[in-house]
Amino acid sequence: MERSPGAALTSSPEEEEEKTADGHAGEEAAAEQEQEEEAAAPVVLKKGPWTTAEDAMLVDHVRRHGEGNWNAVQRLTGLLRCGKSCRLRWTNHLRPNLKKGSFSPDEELLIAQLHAQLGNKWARMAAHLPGRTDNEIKNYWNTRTKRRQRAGLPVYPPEVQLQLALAKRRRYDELSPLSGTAVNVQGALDAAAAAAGYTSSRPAPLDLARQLAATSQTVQFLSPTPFSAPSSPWAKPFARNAQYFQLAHSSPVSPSTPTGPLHPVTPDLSLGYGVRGADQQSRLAPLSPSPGPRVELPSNQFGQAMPPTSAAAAGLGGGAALPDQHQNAASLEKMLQELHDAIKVDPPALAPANGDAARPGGGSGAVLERHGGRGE
DNA sequence: AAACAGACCAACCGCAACTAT
DNA sequence: GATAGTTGCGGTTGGTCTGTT
Repeated sequence: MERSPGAALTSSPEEEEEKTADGHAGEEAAAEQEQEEEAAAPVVLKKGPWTTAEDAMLVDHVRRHGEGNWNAVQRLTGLLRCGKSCRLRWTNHLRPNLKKGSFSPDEELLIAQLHAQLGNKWARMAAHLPGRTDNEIKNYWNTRTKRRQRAGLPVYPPEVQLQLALAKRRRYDELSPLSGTAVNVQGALDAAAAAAGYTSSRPAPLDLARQLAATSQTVQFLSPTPFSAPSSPWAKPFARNAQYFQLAHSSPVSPSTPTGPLHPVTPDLSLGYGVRGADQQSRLAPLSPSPGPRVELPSNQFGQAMPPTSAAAAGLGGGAALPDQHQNAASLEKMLQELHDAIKVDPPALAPANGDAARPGGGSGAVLERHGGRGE
């Protein structure tokens, strides 16, 4: 956190500066008078939406004194707003280089990835999205999640679900040297399929690898420099008012499920990920770390293919086969195999130690997570 | 055109961490 | 070490906008 040293200092030096910084004698007098009045009667601070005049006062204050010491704003400018309100207004609306408008597909993908990795750590997520605020990201995620959950759709895109599963598997491998010794392959696959929401009547997810590769484009997952990721056609159907998953699923990965912060995904996970068209995306079941009830999905789920024209129109690239699709098919098939293994093992030792697991419905993992979480 | 529902957004609140005294 | 003040974070709420019936 970028806490400025000495932020908690008293404001007296600044008040002195304020008195000599400009020629706003009237304002100073007013401020002083308000100070005196404050001693006599508590100032009633204003709430609600900010006016342009208030914004101007705050901007002017920051220009002269810099960010921080927000509680001094009311003292120095006479602005009838508490420090918290000033800080919020500045960080969310007034500070320079803020990016306004809806999220780009790249940003939406990144948010999903970051959320999968960090959980509801909006401020940390915002650090990866220049010009975006934690509040903005939070609002976006909450509304989007609410919408998808209401529709019974998985919260995370397939790419992110895959990454979660692989990361879990990787983590497990680190902890258990025996984990690599798969015994019953068929049983493992069945378990994986079940965990992923597949049933025996549905195609094995391994088949998906080939389908994935057919329209694959590489997305580097959680790259150290997030914006280096190529433009993601994936996120397109993720955008507002788009139908991204066509079919409902019973066990969406909730952002506030007891899974808590998901297992860290290491930056070296630079596997090429197939970015699929909506038809293919709909075939991937969510990989909930704590799988919900198993539900038979409609059989047409695997038969519906988005027409190439539709895919192309949606920016999905589904209409054109890429030259490296065979290579991608191989790597993706391997990846899917890993996925199966990952799902099949879910060691209790991997349960978050911060108590999130004991909070069904989640919502406020913040308290426990925050312990030791500061100063990053 | 009116009513309604859902989406979106800004702002508030409570809590916890951090720093200075 | 205790305390007070400040800051930041995450959850929640309420108002407004927009699309649908």
